[in-house]
Amino acid sequence: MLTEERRALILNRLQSDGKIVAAELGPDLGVSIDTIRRDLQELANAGLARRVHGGALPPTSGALPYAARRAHAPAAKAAIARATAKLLHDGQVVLLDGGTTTLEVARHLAPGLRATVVTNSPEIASVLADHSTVEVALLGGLLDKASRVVVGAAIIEALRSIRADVLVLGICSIHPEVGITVDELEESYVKRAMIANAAEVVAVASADKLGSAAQYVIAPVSELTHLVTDEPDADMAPYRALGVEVVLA
Amino acid sequence: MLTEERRALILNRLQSDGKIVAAELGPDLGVSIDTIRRDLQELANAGLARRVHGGALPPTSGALPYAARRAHAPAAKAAIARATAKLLHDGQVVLLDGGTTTLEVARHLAPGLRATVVTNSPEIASVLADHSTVEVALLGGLLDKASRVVVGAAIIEALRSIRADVLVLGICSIHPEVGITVDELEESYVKRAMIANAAEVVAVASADKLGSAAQYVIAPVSELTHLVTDEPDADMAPYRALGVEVVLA
DNA sequence: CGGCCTTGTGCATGCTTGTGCTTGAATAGG
DNA sequence: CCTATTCAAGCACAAGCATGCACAAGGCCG
Repeated sequence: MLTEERRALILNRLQSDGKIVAAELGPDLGVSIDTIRRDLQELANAGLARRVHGGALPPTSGALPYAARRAHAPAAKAAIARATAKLLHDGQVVLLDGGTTTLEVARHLAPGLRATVVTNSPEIASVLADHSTVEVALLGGLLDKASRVVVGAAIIEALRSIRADVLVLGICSIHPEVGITVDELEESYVKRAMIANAAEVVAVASADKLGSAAQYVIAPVSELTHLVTDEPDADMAPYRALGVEVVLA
Repeated sequence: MLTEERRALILNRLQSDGKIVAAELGPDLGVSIDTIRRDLQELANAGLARRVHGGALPPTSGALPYAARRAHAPAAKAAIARATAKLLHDGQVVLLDGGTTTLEVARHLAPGLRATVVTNSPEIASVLADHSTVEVALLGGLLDKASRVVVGAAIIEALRSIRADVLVLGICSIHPEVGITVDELEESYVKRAMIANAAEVVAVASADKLGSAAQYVIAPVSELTHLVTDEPDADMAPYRALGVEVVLA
């Protein structure tokens, strides 16, 4: 069996089982456990798996319950949110995507900002109801309970009539070659429609999202105008090479 | 089973049961109680659970703002909400108006209720995202910051395409002769459109709303099919005379 | 063809992590 | 105040890990 072939099999198995246990996969594929470990290491580097003690799990934290994602790396998210808020100006129409990091962006908007915020997240709308100067518009449709954003045909239709100056896009997984990906189909439609209707696209991604990939591709990285992240030492050159302005929080 | 996997299971269980008892979870997952304890410790460190003697509880739900209004007569609102929830059944399309009392209704929906809830309140949508069996649809439009509901032309248009089995209507002021009134124009349009598109109309009103009137008239009391309230000794005869079924919480 | 390099693999080596057990302290409830 | 749980800390063992090394297979170039 060829190496690449074996790795493809591991990925298949990861997707069907939802997990990989290194010890039981070795004998199964006829190689030593060390080789499996090296494979998992490679797949983790490519963002296709998340390495844990004893094996590997799917790369996205999207499968986790909502509360878990919200509590994940709160300091990093706040820093990213502050940096992102500085990119928004008076008079703009801001399309604010749902997600735990973008929720922080909503919390950190400049107090006197006079902008119109359009969002698909009920929680962001709740937060911005306390902001005295921004206009808030909520996009309607079906609520996806896992990601807590509005999806479905209605919102795609509603997005058609909106031309936003800037989109703040929450990122599940981003990879220089694969592009921006999510692990749910409906969400991918919504994010794609948002990108299509915004002049600038600012992606917010905590460091653990960088270099990972999920099932559904939304767009290539080159569609972004800005990428706000908190990784101090990651190699951001591949993103810059694609024309993205990288902002370190 | 991988460690991370086990912790995810514990989180799921915490969310579904509302609590974790360490002693009964150990044998269930096939590990010792010490391991469960360590897991709970980790989850508590991550802010995903609150450690208590004997197990764990969900982390303190973030106290949302405008607690002032919500703190107003909470016991009465909860009682009204429970009584209202009993009027809703599987298979119905429920139009759930925004408001502090209707928010309590959302909180008190029967856990296994299989209904579709359509709402104009982002906060109600947030609450129902945690309900496992109801479908949630959010009506889009401009957000009114004072009342925290969606208003405007867009929602009136969206309501046109909805035929609800039952509307749960939040009441600001209700008077047997003047009818149902609110003090904001935009809100009145929305409530009127909701009433027009629902087969049954259940109004929820704490006792202090009874017999008062505000600036903008929405509809006569006779449009209601039910009125849920908590006043034990008020004279409800005028409402009954208008064909409204009065439910005392 | 032969030498050399690269690549992939398996194995041996300490080292780290996760787990169960024991012990003594802390806590809840009568 | 007393008793039964529950907890925290420490210990020991097993599983998992990174690292370095050796060997085999294949490719490249002179």
